[in-house]
Amino acid sequence: MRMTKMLVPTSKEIPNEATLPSHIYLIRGGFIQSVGGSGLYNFLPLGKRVLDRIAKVVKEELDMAGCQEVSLSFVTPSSLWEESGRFEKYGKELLRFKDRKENDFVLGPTHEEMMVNLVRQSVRSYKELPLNLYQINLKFRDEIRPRFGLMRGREFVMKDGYSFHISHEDMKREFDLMEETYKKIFTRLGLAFRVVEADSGAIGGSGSKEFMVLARSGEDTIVVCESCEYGANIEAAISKPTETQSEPPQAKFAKFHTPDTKTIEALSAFFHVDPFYLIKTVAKRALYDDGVSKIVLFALRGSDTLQEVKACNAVNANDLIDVSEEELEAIGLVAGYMGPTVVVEGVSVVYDNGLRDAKALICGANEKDFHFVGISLVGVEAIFSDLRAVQEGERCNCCGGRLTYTKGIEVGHIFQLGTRYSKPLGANFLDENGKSVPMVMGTYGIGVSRLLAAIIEQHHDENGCVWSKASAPFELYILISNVKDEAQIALAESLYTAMREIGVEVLLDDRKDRFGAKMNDYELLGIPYAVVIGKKLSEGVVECIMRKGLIKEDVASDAIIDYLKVRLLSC
RNA sequence: CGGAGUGUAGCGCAGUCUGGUAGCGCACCUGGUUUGGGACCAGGGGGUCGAAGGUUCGAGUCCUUUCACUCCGACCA
Repeated sequence: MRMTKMLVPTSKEIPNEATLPSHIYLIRGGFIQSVGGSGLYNFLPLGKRVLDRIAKVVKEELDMAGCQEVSLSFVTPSSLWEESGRFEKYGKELLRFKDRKENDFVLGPTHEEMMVNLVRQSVRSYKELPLNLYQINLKFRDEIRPRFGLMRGREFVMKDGYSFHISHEDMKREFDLMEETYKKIFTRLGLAFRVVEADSGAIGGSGSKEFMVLARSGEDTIVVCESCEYGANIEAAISKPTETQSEPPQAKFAKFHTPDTKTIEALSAFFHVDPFYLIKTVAKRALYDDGVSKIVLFALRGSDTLQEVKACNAVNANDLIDVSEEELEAIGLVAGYMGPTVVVEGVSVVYDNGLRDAKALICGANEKDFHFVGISLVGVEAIFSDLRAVQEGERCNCCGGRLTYTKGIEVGHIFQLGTRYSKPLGANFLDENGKSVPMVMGTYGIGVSRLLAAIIEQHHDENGCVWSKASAPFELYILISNVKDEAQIALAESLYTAMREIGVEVLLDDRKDRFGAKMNDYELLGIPYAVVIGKKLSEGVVECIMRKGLIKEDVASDAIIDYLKVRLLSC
C-alpha cells in the first residue's frame, strides 16, 4: 500500500478528550475516529487492519483448540432475554427498542441467550456434545460513562464463545483448555498479562477467571502475590485472616456507656483497644427483582473494610445501595451504635468469616450512647461469608507471600456457567439413558477492540505506537526521503515490489512531504520496521530502523533485500 | 444519578465581563521555491457561533429554557 493512496489522517494535535496514551495515539495516528457520540468510534483503514490482525490471532488459536466460528444476529428478540430472566436484571446498559410492529428487541451486549437458542434448536443427543461455538462481532452496551476511547466504548468488538457439555467435569476440562488457549493468544499478541480469580458479576455462574493486561492506566485493581502465581480481582481476592499482636480486651458481657463514639476510631480510642476486637456493622439496602428490597447488616472486624461486591453476592442481591440515617431510624436502628446482635424485624445479618468463633469483642448495642463489651461469637449459628476487602501488605493465602495492588486492563474473562442459561431456556439433551438433562455450559470472552488500546497502553513511547509483530497493521515501512530524487524512487519501488512478492505487508511512504514529517508519522504509526531511502543512497547505503527502541542500522543498498528477508521472515 | 466545566471552520482555541462588519494557529486548495527531523513566499476556500424562545434599532456577547459532550465520583462482561 502507498501512503499517497491510503486514508491515514495523522495529526499533531492532541484531541481534547483523550487522556490515555492509547487514546491519543490511536486518534493522532489515524487508526480510529470519534463519531461525536460518546463511546462511538469509526475504524479507519489502519485501525481496521490492526483489528483484523488481532481477530486473526484469536481465530487461529480458537480453531486450533477445536472451537467453531459462527455469526449471530446482532439484533435480538427480547423474548429470549425474558426467558433467561435477564431482561429485568440487566438494567439500563441494555439498549431496548421496538420495530415497526411494536415488537421488543435488544442490541446484544453479550449473547448467551442467542447461542443457547441456536444450540437448543439443533442439538438433541449427548453424541453431538461437546461443542464450543464462538463469534467475533459487534456488541453494544449503553455504558453509564464511556471513556478512554476504545478502552470503554459503548459499541465494541468482542469475541464471545460458549461451550456445551454433558457433564460438569467435561465443562471444567474445556474451561482449562480455554485458559491455556487464551494464554497463547495474549502471548502471541506480545502482551504482559496475569490470569486472576474474578467475580462472576451479572453473567452468573462460578469459578471465573479474568485475563488482565498489566498497565498503570488499567481500570481494575488486582491483587497479586509477590512470591507465587496467585492473582485476583479486588472483588474476589482472599488473603490469610488478619491477626493482631495486641491484647484482647478483658471484660465480661456488659452494656457500657459510650457517649459520642460513633466511629471505629473513636471507639478504639475510648476503650484503648485495637480495632481488630471491634465489630464494624455496615447497613446497606439490598435490591432484588421486581422492586423488592431489604436492609442488611454486614458485620466485620473494625480493622477490615467491607468489599461491596462480595457483600452483594453474599445476599444474592442485584445491587447494594447506601442507607440514610433517617431510614435506619425509621426501622429502629441507631446509626453509629448498630450491632449485629440486636436486630429488628425484617433485617438480616451477615458476618464476615473473620468473626467466626471470635471472642472478646465490642459492638454497638443499637441504643444511643451504648456499646456491648465481652461479646463472644463462639458456636454462634449465623450466616458467615467472605466480606472483607484484601489490603496491600496482607499475606497470600496460598504461599504466605506479600500481596500488592496493581492495575490491569481486563481483556478476557472465562466463566464456568453451569446450567444458569441452559435450564431456563430449555437447552436439554438426551443422555445415554435417554433422560433429558440440561447442558452444562462455559462462556469465554475477549475484548477484541479493547485489545488495540491495551496493546498500545503497554507498547508505546513518547513518539507514538509500537505495535507488536502480530498486531501491526504493516510489517515494513519504506520511507522515501526525497520524492524528487529518482534514484531513491527507483530503489524504493523495486524494494516495494520485491517485498510484496515474498508476502511481506509493506507501506510505502511516497508522499511529497519533507523527511521530518514522514519520519514523525512513521514513529507515530508504530510499524515494526522501516527502511529509509535517503541521501546516503549516493554512497550506496540505506538505513534500517527497528521501531522498538528506534534502533538504526546502515545497510548496503544492494544487500537490503536479503537483510530484510532475514529480519522479517525469520520469526 | 451527584459535583465541576465546555459548546464559535475538519482539529485546537480567542472573542462573551463592557451588545455594533466572524477572528487566530494547524489542516485544506492554487502557483512557486525547498527536501535528513513536523519548511517558506504569494494567493484562496470554508461558519445555522449547540438548539429554541425572549430583551434590543441591533445578540457569538444579556435573560430564560433545553440538548450534547468532557472531567471527578457513584456504577460497570
